[in-house]
Amino acid sequence: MKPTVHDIAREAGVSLATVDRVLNARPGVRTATVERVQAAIERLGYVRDLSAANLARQRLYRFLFLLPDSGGQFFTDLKAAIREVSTGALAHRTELKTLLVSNRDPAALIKALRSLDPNDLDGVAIMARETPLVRDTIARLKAAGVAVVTLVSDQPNADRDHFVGFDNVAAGRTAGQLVGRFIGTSPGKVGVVITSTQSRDMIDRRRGFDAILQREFPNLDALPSVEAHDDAGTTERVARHLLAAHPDLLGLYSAGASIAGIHAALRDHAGPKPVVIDHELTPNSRIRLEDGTLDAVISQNTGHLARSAVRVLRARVDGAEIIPSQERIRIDIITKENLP
Amino acid sequence: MKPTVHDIAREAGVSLATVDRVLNARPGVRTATVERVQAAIERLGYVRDLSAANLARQRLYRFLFLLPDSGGQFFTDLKAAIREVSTGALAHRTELKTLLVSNRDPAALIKALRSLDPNDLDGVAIMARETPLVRDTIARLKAAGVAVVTLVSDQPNADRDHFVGFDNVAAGRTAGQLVGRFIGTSPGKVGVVITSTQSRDMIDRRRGFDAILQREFPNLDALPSVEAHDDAGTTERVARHLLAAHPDLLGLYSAGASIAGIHAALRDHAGPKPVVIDHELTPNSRIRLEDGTLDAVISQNTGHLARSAVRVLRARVDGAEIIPSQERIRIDIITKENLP
DNA sequence: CTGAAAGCGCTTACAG
DNA sequence: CTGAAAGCGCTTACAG
Repeated sequence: MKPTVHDIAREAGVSLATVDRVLNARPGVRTATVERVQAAIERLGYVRDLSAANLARQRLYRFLFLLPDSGGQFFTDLKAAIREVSTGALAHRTELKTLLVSNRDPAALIKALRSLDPNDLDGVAIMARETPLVRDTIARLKAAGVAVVTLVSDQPNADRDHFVGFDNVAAGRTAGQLVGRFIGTSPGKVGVVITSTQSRDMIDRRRGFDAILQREFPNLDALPSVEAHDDAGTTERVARHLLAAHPDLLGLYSAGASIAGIHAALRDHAGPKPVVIDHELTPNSRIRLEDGTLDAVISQNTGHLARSAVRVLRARVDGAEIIPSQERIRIDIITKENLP
Repeated sequence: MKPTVHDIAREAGVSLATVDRVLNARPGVRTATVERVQAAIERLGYVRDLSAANLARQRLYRFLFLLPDSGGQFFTDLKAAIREVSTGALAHRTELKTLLVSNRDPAALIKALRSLDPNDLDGVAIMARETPLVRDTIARLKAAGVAVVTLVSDQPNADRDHFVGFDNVAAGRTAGQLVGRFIGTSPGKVGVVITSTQSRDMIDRRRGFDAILQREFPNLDALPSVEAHDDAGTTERVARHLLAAHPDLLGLYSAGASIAGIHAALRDHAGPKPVVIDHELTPNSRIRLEDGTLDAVISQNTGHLARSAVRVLRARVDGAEIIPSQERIRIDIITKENLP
């Protein structure tokens, strides 16, 4: 039988309360007693039952996800994943709320950030553009003892506890490599469409993409990034322009654009179809993989993102360690054949 | 506050014991009472606290992993993943054992299978070749109330509860597609190395591989499978033979071979390096991705395999439902750039 | 600085 | 067919 607090108490000749104090590193125990209890723990190979502890503690973890109120399917999926987590085993004694904030309206973001009250919050997962205001809010929350993780797009200069998302530079490299290998040795141009030059994730992806193209695919020439603000109409317009301006456009890296827009632009394109790589698997991009518009999608699993954010926040609140390998978000390469 | 059994009892005007009986669908409760309790559950929106239930129940899940005693690194990783699960939150009240069986020695397998006693086992995850003996053992265990899942390589004709592993046909298609796209339009041959023609996973992978090559890459000609029995020396020999016999060998699909053997054969190969796709990410294949020997690895995450097996076995023992989307093992495409 | 007792949400004999 | 009481492994006031 696994030893319990009772066994430790007996072995150390103390009461349950004292065992508990030592177990939770609470003050007010004589050093000699602490040592006696710790020796007993060692001797008996005790490992505490965390869920019994949480039960007794009546601990409630109150976490908030702050996400952009984008119409994009990725966010729909992410919200669904958060909902799924909140019904699963991981969500034991965990209350998950989601706050959506327009990413067009700075006033809304200010209002939302101000509304975050450390008193009814144990942790926050935040996905927002990198601005001083966000950085200050993170600092304020942290100072008040709230755990904070950044999600998908990091805020490296802010005082967040952890970044939950894949390495966007490596994701950009992965995209570059696939574009290069799928194109082969023909010389030509590659277009890059992003949401905004202000987004950290876009900057990072572009950086990785360029590094690979320069190093491994000298036959390809990457064009300057064009912004499309995650809007289908804008995406279609800029994509059409790229196709028209560069008859030798062999590839298109959509680092953060609407696949619907790309598809619309390509539909009546006369020349040979460029290799197209997109980000984030959604119902829509799934269709475009299947019909051949998209050659591959570089994706991060929304379920992993949501679960990892909750696990990390919880560990932070508990003062526990995380298992880094488990929290590393993978860069998924998805093609028509390994569609999940 | 979330309602508890006490609330249900009060609301329905019954005792805790009766609530418990209804909750766990135990017999010996009048239909009228059952209905009263169920109405209360509905009305209050009760959801039971599974970990409190397990605590009270003192439930211990005793699971066994039966794996081939192969020296392969994939198994080392898988064993490590199982060990990791047994220390994590998932392993709450779960005892995980691993039994390694030589896959060269049929007598050892017989002995191992006979040794499985339903009395000290709640669930088994089994990875073995598809033989009548294995099928019978699964039937015997199932009949005795033990939950059984197959792992990595399925036994579709056996009475297992679930298969934990990716779809090997789709994995083969994925490999075929990458070989085809990486090679491009040049005409040539592609070699295929497998462990054994008797392994279900190998058969499935080959099937998927051929389907894609025939459909999408008419420039490529897939050679008959050669067996290498997961042995480095044998792999090197057959790979050398393929290279020597086919000067136009543009690709090599190692559906189940030693990457060390492939690497050895390629090292002093004079001609242009064929595109090489392998299975399962290991410390060794990682090195070969980095040095360019391997172009991509098709992998299933050992952590997911181990966790999924435990979750599914547990659900089976509890008579609970699984979330299929969560238990689907992904086909990971890993290249030098998205190496985790 | 330390301990006895009650309680977290559930289940399990045992009694009736 | 139903219920009162004890207990799972831990924590929490409260008292001393």
